[in-house]
Amino acid sequence: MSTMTTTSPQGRTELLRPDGSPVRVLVVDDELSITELLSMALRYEGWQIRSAGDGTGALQTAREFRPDAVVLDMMLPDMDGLTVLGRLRRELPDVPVLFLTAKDAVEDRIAGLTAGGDDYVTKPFSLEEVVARLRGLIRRSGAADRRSDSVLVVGDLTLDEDSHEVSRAGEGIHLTATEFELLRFLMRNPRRVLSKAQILDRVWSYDFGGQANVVELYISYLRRKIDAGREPMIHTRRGAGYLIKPAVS
Amino acid sequence: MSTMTTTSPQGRTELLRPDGSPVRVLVVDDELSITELLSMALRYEGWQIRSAGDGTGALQTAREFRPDAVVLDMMLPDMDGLTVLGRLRRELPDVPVLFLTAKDAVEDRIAGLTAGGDDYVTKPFSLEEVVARLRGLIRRSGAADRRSDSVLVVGDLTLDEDSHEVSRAGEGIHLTATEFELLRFLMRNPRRVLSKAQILDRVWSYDFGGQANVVELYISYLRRKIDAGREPMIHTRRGAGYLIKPAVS
DNA sequence: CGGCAACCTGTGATTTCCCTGAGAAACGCA
DNA sequence: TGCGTTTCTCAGGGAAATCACAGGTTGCCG
Repeated sequence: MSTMTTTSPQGRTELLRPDGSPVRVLVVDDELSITELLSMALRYEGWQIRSAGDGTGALQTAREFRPDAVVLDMMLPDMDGLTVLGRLRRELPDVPVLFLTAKDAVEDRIAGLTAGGDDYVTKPFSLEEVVARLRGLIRRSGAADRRSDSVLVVGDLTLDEDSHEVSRAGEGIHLTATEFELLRFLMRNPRRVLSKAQILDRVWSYDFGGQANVVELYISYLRRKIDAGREPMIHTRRGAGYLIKPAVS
Repeated sequence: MSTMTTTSPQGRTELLRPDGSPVRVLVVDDELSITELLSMALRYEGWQIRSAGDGTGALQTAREFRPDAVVLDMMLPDMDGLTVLGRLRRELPDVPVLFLTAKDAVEDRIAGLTAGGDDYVTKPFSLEEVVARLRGLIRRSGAADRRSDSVLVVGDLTLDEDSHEVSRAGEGIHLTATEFELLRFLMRNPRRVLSKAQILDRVWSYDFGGQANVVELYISYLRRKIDAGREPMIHTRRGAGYLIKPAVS
């Protein structure tokens, strides 16, 4: 299954299948709150979503829904994640799978699985992370030359989603994991005011219960690394949120 | 559900469904004064409104009314806002929801809500804010390429609701939150006299108890930023109110 | 032309929101 | 285990926004 991308007026790119229909994703998890959260977020990406609560349901849905990617929790009530994966593969040999695992799961079992081009995230995850990895999987499973989209550009600032490299005006910048995800979210929505609540919901894990001012703190970190001594690209809209835009404008 | 826009003779744009019928919005709040206030304001937008006072009523009404958007108070007598949301989602998976929350409500109760494209406003709100956010939700839930109407234009003055950017004759202008909302209200009603009472009811929170001359004050601020040294666009109709119109005409 | 009502705007008090330093806790890696 | 890095809390400082107040200005009417 190959994919293409289109760009909306705002510069936000969306994944589409070759025939122009939306990408299809199957979400499998036994916790209803998780499937709902993921379904909501992925639908907002413009994708078509189905969900299942156990292995049997997953296989059944997969057969008739024919998804382009699957999000699969390793812990299911009726069968082991590996069993589901095996049977899924018999039905849909080429569909990439994004595994959801508990943080303390045996890492090497997962590591073996991802060798086939699949990927995984640990619970609790951030939606940015899930969406980014899914986009990566879908892109790579399709036309190979689509890799170039993995680079986001705003003004003289670039961010590579594959290599995690960030540079401004050609100069490389080192970011921590959280800084990177925050910047990616901003750059995927350039010239658009994003509220602190939106940023928190998207960049931080769904179980984060801390102070909302972490967002301010990380914006401050980003500014120090990206805007330091240069024309600022990250702007505060007091009472509304933050936005990023090219320096010149 | 996709939507389209038309422009009325007054230059006022309205949201419509593809078949030309008005947008439908369900308002859910246990305080009658709030549902009445909102119903009145939203009907004035040309939308079709139903309201409910509790979760049970909301679900019942939603089933037969099939709204395009829902305004939902988090505090309901019979069930928790999140419970209502869950059941609502099972009935109408794609309907966007605008939550009403108390200002001092624990932040984590709204965590995750904006991730799916939903949004929220805190009580006490201004009607401009509710209407603007609802329009945004409805626009985005429909055809994705409808984003471009987020820009209001009157003469050489433009206001972008997404980026919160305002410019006159190409020159960027910085506005505070209140100035922005006031200008948006004026620009959404060009060439139309708006009384101070109307402006106060619309742009300021419904519990505002201050002096009515804040409107004069903020009009004065706006003039300083928008009309300064140029042909004025904001005009006073003594004894009646204010209006905005293109400079030339 | 005088007087009044409506409107404009300078000043400053108060509040709200945002930024950032310091340090504690958690994490990751050798 | 130990050490450097990263994440996050807390709190103080500071800037911006909001608004009340009051004196000045404008336009209207008799």
